[in-house]
Amino acid sequence: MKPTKRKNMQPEARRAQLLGCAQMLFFSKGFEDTTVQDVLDLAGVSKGGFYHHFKSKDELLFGVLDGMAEGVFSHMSVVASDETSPAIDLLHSFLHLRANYLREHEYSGQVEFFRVMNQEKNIILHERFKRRVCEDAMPILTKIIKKGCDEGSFTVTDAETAAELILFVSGFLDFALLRAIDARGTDTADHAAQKLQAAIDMQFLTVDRILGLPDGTTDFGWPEAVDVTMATVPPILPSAK
Amino acid sequence: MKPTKRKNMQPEARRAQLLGCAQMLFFSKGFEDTTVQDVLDLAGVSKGGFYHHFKSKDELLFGVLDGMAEGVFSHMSVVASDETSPAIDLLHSFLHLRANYLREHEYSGQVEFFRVMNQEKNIILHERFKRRVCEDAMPILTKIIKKGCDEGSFTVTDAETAAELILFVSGFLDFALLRAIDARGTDTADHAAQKLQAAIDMQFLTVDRILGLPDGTTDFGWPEAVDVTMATVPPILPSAK
DNA sequence: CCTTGCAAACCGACCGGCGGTCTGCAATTA
DNA sequence: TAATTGCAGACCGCCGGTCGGTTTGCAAGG
Repeated sequence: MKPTKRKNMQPEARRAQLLGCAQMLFFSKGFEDTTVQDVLDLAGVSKGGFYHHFKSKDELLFGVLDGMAEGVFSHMSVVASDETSPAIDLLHSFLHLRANYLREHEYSGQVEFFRVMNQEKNIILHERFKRRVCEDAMPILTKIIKKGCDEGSFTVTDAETAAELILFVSGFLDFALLRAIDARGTDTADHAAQKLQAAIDMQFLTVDRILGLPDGTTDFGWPEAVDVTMATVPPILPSAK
Repeated sequence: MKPTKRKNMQPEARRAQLLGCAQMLFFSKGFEDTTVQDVLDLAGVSKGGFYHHFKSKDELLFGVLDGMAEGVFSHMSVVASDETSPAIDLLHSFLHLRANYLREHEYSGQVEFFRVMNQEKNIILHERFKRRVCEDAMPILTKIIKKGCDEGSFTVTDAETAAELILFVSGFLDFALLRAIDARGTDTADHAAQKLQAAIDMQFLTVDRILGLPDGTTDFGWPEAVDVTMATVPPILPSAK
């Protein structure tokens, strides 16, 4: 048995390749259920090669997270750099980022993303991702809120805490969204859609009230989001193990 | 080498013993870092003995969670069974459960509990515990909110969603509490205490507003909680690994 | 243009330890 | 005594991670 043919690559290229493979596997099988060997096989690299570039499986996860966070952050930074618009507009832009992101990319892929992220086995992946995004978003949202307070349109005692709470509350939607996605095609679909709409309404109402804005000021920015979500054909994949 | 002296016990007693040992270890070392062998050593039982009572390590975790949830739930059920008091009083009782629980039990132990629960390595334990408590609390809080709507004191479109959101928002306090605890004794303690107070205020303000109550209706039910928290001598344990 | 030298990329056998299984025995009960 | 049940501990497969050695690409010297 002669040794496997070998292909040296630039470190960055290898790293990127491994991160790509890892991301695919993490999203499909989950972090814990993905073996380092799985990544190795998919990338066609040996264990030694892998550990030359990453010092642990955890570092691989953080690498993947960094990549995703960067994507999210690039969208946010556009909002952050706008100094002229009134705070209320910036807030709208900020809150609509997610909806815009979902619409821009093909939505069905994002649905899969949510489903996988919210599985029991992916708690770690999900939690770390949320934390990462929250950390990145905090300063930007804080800045917006402070601006709003200065302009007199927001009424908030502690901008930082308010920002934190709003970001925290954003997680509420994920939860409802997941259940709605899981209910698609079943006989509870209608009920789930109503619950999703209620969650969306209540979340944004809460944001309004946290900031001392009139009810109905903020919204998801994508009125037909629920219909679109529920309409998407459910890709029934019986959990490949 | 003669076999280890052996002590048969009643199944329930063994189970309880193993659960007790597991709980101790999970809270000190975290779920993932606790080996089944660790539990065996502490309980003085063999692997075969263990797997005679539990079919997996996960079942052990759920067992521990059940025990804790039962403790929490027993407090809640008292509130739930009260049919006569007005909803606003029930809401107060419900929201004060946590504060009461902290005060009744020696507080320093609870501090440790929070610290451990919120460590990176305990994400799974924490998340599952929150989910469990939330599931148990949902119907009770929903019932209270519906009662409040019937009485005309609450203004809420969807009681279930409101209950879910309130329970969700309750998690915000954990986060702030943890940081305050970690800051005790350091030079950022004052700032952390202020932030904790701000988080508490904002959380309950948010609850008021979700339910359509006048600002300041709900509170933590333990005004000096922040002072007590910050005053407790920090038990500096340099993270036994 | 061909050595030669060397650092970096890579291989894969190997390790300790994990969760979990299994066979058999000892304690208990009938 | 026979049957049941609580339990011991050797064992298994697998996983994350290590390590000594090999290959590759490239630049300097002839």
